[in-house]
Amino acid sequence: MKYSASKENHLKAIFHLQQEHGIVTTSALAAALSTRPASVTDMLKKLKEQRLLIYERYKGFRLSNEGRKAAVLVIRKHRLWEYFLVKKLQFGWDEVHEIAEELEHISSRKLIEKLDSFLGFPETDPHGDPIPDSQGRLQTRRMIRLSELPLNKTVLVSAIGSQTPEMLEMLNYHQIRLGTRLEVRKKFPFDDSLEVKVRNRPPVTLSARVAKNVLVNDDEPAT
Amino acid sequence: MKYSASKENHLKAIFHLQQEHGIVTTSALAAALSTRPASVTDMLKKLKEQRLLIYERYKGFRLSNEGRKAAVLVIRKHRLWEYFLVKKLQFGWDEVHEIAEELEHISSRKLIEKLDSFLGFPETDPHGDPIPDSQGRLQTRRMIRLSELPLNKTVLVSAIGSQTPEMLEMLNYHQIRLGTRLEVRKKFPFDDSLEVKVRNRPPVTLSARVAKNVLVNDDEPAT
DNA sequence: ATTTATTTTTAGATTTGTCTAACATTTATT
DNA sequence: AATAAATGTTAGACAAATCTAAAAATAAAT
Repeated sequence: MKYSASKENHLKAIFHLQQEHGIVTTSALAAALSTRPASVTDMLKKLKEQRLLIYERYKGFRLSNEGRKAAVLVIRKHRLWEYFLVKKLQFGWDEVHEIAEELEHISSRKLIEKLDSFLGFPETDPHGDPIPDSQGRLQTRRMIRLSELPLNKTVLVSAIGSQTPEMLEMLNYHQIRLGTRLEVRKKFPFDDSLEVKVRNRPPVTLSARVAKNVLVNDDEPAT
Repeated sequence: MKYSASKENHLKAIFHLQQEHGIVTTSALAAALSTRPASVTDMLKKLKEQRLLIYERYKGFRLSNEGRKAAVLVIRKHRLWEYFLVKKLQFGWDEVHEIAEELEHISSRKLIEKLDSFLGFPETDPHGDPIPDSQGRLQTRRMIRLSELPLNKTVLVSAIGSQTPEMLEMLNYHQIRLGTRLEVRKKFPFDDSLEVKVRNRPPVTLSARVAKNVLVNDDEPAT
């Protein structure tokens, strides 16, 4: 089945929101897509028609099996292209999101399988997010937000939650990237900012907003 | 400037038709795009609005400078992606056209320049067509159709005119590809078919239709 | 040079995806 | 429980890209 770019964007966004909140609301989706609630409702009807969505009006919604499959495929394409852009074309990890937003809608199945093979079947994209395999299996990993990490516990950065270029550029500036080993030295309850220490470098202070979007795991080497 | 996929397709098709006939007609363009003359007229108005086209109603049309620049950029993107698909992803040269038709509409300028560099600045695509450089310069080469080649003159296949998968698959079957050295042994005036000889292989007969679409040049090695 | 045929354009409709403004429903507040 | 606030949906409009059918302009044929 082939879906329009707009439909794919909706499916993908629903999938991501679902991961966090289980059920998705019209306005949350509208916010995620920078569109209007009315437009979302219109699209929901079409997705329901095509049986990609479990949806009853005024009651929130979630993806059907079909819908989840389609969403995961889009995510697979997005992350493979990001990997390609960073590892083969030498883009910075903070520059690739927008381009991958376009590339993810290229439809050829064969293209994706060959790209995957060309890239050596990578397991995560340049932001540390896992790449679904060709069967749509998406491995989940136990990670916590940096903001929730106890003091003085050493961990590795394993994914970045929100991928605005601004935030990625900022992390880049502080030399915090995937696989960086760090620990939290101090928490400031006033504004929930925290001081982070990376080996051999002066400590840096991160806002609560940033700390919530840096995901870390328990000391196993990042692939 | 960024144009819709449909506009880019129109510009590209006009460019190709112009190469052959100088001036382009509504119905020729409609045929080339598998659309209707009425739809073409609609689009022509928009392209004229944007100053991409020199056009007065009922009088045929051709690209403006702006329009030619835009068309050449699309062609550049198309051919670079084709090269990528064949040389990096191991697609057969007869499978890539459709996929490249989608990829050519990805808009990032930086992506194309980096792709070009990654590929080593190739000069021709897998069908032997020249790839415009980043300034939009398109080198033209003196080639003739196989159908017009005198008997017993040895030449190299340097481009394929029409790229229907069917024809490419057929040439593939006869092991005729870019750079293949061959000569015409015999011409049959009855149906204008001709017998072609490749070194170390039994002669094959090609129809006039095919021979018109195989372009050859004068014995210089194809890059 | 008329008439006929072909080509091109216009007029009006359709589809997809979006919007605003008004209305409906649900949730929160007193 | 009644009312207010927030959230969600419908109705109607619009832009882009296409279509069919009818009209207009050009080209071809007698």
